[in-house]
Amino acid sequence: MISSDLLKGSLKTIVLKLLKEEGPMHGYAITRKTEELSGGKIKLTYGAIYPLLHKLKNEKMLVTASEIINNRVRIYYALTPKGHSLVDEKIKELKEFIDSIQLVIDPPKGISYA
Amino acid sequence: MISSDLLKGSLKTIVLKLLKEEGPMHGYAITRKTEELSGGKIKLTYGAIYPLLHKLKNEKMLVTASEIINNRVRIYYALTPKGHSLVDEKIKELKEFIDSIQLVIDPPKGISYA
DNA sequence: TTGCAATATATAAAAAACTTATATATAATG
DNA sequence: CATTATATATAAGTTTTTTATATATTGCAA
Repeated sequence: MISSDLLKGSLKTIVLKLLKEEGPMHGYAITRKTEELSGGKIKLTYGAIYPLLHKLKNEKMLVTASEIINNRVRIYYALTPKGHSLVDEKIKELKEFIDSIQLVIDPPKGISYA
Repeated sequence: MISSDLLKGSLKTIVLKLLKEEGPMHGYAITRKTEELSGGKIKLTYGAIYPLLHKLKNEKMLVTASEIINNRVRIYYALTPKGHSLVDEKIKELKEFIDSIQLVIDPPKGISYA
C-alpha cells in the first residue's frame, strides 16, 4: 500500500487517465480499477474521489450521465473535449515529474555538477 | 518546471535522500542542488523547505550544526540514525509508487483484469 | 433471519502540506 | 547605487486529502 502522501497531486491525473483509457466510469469503479491495475498498491478513498469528480464536473472537464442498476444509482463521468486536453497535459507533466525525480534520487553516475 | 501539485508528498523524500547522498547540507543548498540535478525542472520554495527541516529536526530525524560564512549564518542539517532509516523507507515507498502509478497510467499490453 | 460484505454516493470537520508574501541581512556585481 | 545571489524565517491563506459519518440496496453465509 502506497503512502498516501505520494498520491497527493496525482489523484487527478489517475482519474482523468482512466476515463480516457476506459471510457465513462463511475466513482466506485474508478477506485476498483485503480486498485486492480496497481496490484492493490493504490487505494483511493471515497472522501477524495467524489469531491474531485464534482470539482472536475464544475470545471467542465467532465460531464455526467446517471443510470439505475439494481435500484442503485450510478453516475458515469465522461471527459469533455476540455477534459481530453487536460488529460494529455497532466500525463505529460506526470512523466516529466517521474523523470525529474529519478534524476534527483538516482543521479546518473559520472555526472556531477559540484 | 514541474507542477507543484506533484511535488507535494515527495518533498520530504527528496530532502532526506540528498542528505544521505551528499552529507550535511543547509536549506539553501538543498534547493540549489535539487534544481541542478533535475535540470531546472524541480524548484523547491523556501516557504516549504525551511518548515520541513524544522519539522524533521523536531522529529529527531535531523540534527543541526551552525556555521558562520562571510558573516552569514548557515545551518547544516545531518541525518540521525533514525533519519537514515527513514530515508531508506521513503525511497522504497517512492520507487514502489512510481512503479504502481506507471502500471495505472500505462498498463502493460495484453494484461486485463476486466 | 440476521448480520456482514460488496456496491454506490455524499458531505462535513479536521488535519496536513504547500504557496505566497513578507521580513531581515550580507556580499558581490554591474 | 541598484540588483542579484546568498541564507534563513514565519504568518496567512489555500488546497487537498483524511477521517468519520450517513444513506440505501443486494447477495451471501451462518
